[in-house]
Amino acid sequence: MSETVAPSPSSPEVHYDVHAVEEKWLPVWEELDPFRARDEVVRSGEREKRYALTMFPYPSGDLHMGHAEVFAIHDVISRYWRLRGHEVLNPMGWDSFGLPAENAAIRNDEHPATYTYANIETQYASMKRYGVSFDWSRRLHTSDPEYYRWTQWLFLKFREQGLAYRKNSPVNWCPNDQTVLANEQVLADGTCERCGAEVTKRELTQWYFKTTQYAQELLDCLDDLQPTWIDKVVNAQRNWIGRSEGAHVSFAVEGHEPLTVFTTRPDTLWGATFMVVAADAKLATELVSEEQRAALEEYQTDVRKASDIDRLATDRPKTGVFLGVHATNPVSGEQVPVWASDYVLADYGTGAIMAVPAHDQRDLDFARAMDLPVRRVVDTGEENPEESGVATTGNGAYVNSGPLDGLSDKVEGIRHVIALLEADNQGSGTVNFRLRDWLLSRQRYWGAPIPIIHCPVDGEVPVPEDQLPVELPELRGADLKPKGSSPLGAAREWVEVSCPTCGGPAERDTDTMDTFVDSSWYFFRYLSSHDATQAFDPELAKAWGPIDLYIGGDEHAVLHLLYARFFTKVLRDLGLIDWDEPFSSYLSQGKVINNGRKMSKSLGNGVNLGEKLEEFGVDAIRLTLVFASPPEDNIDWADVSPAGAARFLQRAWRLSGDVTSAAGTDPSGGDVALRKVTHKTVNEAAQLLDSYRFNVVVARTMELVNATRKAIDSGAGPADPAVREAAEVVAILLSMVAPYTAEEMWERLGHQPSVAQASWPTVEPALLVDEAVTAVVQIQGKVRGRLEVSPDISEADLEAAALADPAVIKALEGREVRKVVVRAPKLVNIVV
RNA sequence: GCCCCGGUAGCCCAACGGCAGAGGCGAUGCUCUCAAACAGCAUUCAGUGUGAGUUCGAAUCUCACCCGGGGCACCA
Repeated sequence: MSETVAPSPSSPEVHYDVHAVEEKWLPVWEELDPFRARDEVVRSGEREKRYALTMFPYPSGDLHMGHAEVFAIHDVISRYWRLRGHEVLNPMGWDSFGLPAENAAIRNDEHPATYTYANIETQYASMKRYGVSFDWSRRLHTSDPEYYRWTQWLFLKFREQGLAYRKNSPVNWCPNDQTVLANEQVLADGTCERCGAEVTKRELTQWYFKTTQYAQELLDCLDDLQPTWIDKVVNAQRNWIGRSEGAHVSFAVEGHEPLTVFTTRPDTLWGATFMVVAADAKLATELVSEEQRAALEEYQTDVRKASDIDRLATDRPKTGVFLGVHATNPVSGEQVPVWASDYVLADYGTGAIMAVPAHDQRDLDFARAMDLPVRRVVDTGEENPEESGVATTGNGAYVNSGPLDGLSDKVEGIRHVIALLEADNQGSGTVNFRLRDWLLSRQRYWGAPIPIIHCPVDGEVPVPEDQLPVELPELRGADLKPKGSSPLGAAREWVEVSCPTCGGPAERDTDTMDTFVDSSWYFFRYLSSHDATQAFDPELAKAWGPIDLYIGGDEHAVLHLLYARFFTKVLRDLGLIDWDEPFSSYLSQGKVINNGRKMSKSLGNGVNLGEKLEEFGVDAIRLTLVFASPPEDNIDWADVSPAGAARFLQRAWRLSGDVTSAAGTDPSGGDVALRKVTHKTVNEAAQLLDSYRFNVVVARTMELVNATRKAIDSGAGPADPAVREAAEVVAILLSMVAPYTAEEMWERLGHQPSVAQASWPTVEPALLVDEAVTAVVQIQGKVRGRLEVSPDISEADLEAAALADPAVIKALEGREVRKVVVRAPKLVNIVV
């Protein structure tokens, strides 16, 4: 029971009991079921579709303040669209595969499903009480065999297209979780994004999705998304994809294949005084001379000892070893030594570079450390890098550069050299991406098994589609302990199968898929949650897609959002959908923090959602979170006032009890001043909602409540039809944020439930126009007077009126008017 | 180092290039009360991070810098 809003026994009409109201309306909504999305209504074109989506949660414990915020924001937009007469698809489900359940299972000696599905039920009950307008008939869980059957099916489709493949390479390994990680799951400081352990490297054969095949398109489409996506997410994705233009250049090496490098500065080719290959790349081992082999191996041992964290320090001294071979510069014929170093990365470009110390700081540092020559080929007018130790990267006159001498523009120089190389077949212009292929194998249990059988005769054999899903074997407790290889390997009776092709003995793949695979396509499954014959119905995808608004946390700015975009493009190329991007607009909600800090157990500053709901009620918490700030900003719990929100809701509710006119009363004869406020509020609210400025909508609603209160107490009076009209608009506006209070108001105003089935109020344009507006008269841009004028006054009349205003005349005394700027009907600026 | 976003009252936040303040929180005073809580009424506080520029006019556009947040980073 709330202390702040408890019903006062002496004045029962002043308060309502928030919890009693919650109990009252939940079963009514259950009965009316107003939120079910109707496929047929959209397919027939009867109503325009809207697909509202919020990132589905991982079922760890109960909902917290962050969920409360995102659901509150999400519900405003989906309820708004419904009021506007759209057919709204608003589904919810659970991203229910993943490590926490597995770790809990080991701890408690149980099956991961126990933890998972118990938490799902807890969260489900909380979401219901929270009053979010989800269409529960489409509910899904990614850990259900009916779901992961189609995850596996998609994997096989990807593989058929050559987009899923296996390769052996050094991969990120989390020693704590005992599994490999995608690049995206390793933080910038070299630690695991899940558990914080320092990530190491391992050489393993793993499954990959060929995300790089779509790198250019993933980048290009960002231009179209820019206006409707939040800037920082677009920026993060651009950086992550990391396109750079340059050239491949081949250097001949005696007794070997030519050494090809990627460079963004082919125009500095004449300044290449040595080559460097990545010390940990196969290339280094292949190239090294017999005399230098021992030295290289010693160096490689040293490099392996250095952790990723050491390697990330960009200012540490350069190290390396000479490989005992030389390469031939394709344009000058010059012989340059080939070195190995750990400052060159094995998995970017070709794993080898041409070093131009005069014009690249890293190469210069290396040249100085190893006493290698520095040759300036671009004279930028700055000090010679050989003396200064500072590489120059700007434009300048080319020197010592053969055909480039005489040029002085970088773009032109690069174009010239590429043409030269292409003519001689010694290189070509190319584009390189920072984005790598997506490593999807995981050596853990609680995920979708990779539907491949390894046969000694037939190699990798896909599990036939009619045998999907490949269900997880029953493992629990200690069976799941991380041991460096997949726990599935221990389930021998599950692993050992006969080959679908030859019938001979074979083994299942024992890895499971990264859970990001599950969440890359769930928004398609919502269209056909219960379809046992296909992943989703392409006709429904056509009808409902793409998603009109996606809301989520920006911790997924690169991971999930990029993967989901990749999946969408592949599904398009498979012919299953006909659009290119899954999310027409994207909004990332801020975090809920407390006292300037992230809420955490260790800081002891957590705010418990359940307690706050108990104390203030669902509506007040929703209102608090929507009103606190623009949706993308962080909310500091210390700055908000749920008690203030509760107070406002009570004040709004009281309006509905004060109205004395009958439901259905024609408002046209009502108080014009109040009617204008009402209609302007509706008009502006629509614009604000269309641009997701929910906090301002709440402020406008508060203004309308204040104006209505004033009209009742000291204006038109409670019987005026305008008061009823205003109170009804308040109920409808509030229904998006505070559905319980709004429902209660709607009923007290004499309407049938539910207010969720009401329509957006019609704005009368005549009421948006004022009879008189205040025109401001400025002198030199400073306000010197005000005039009440008609809104359609002519510029000439307004100018005359302004110059005739006594205050203006006084202010202008003794000064010469040089110019008058008139912006009817709002402003006159007199320049003297 | 490169790339994005932001900086408005004590606080959270509004403001088509045109009156800096819509709303809320807080504080203060008053009303109600035996008193308090609740509620109601009223008052309070900035010239928009800094410096230039464009303009009749800049919180708003441009540039530079400062501060804060985020992304990328030995990526050639």
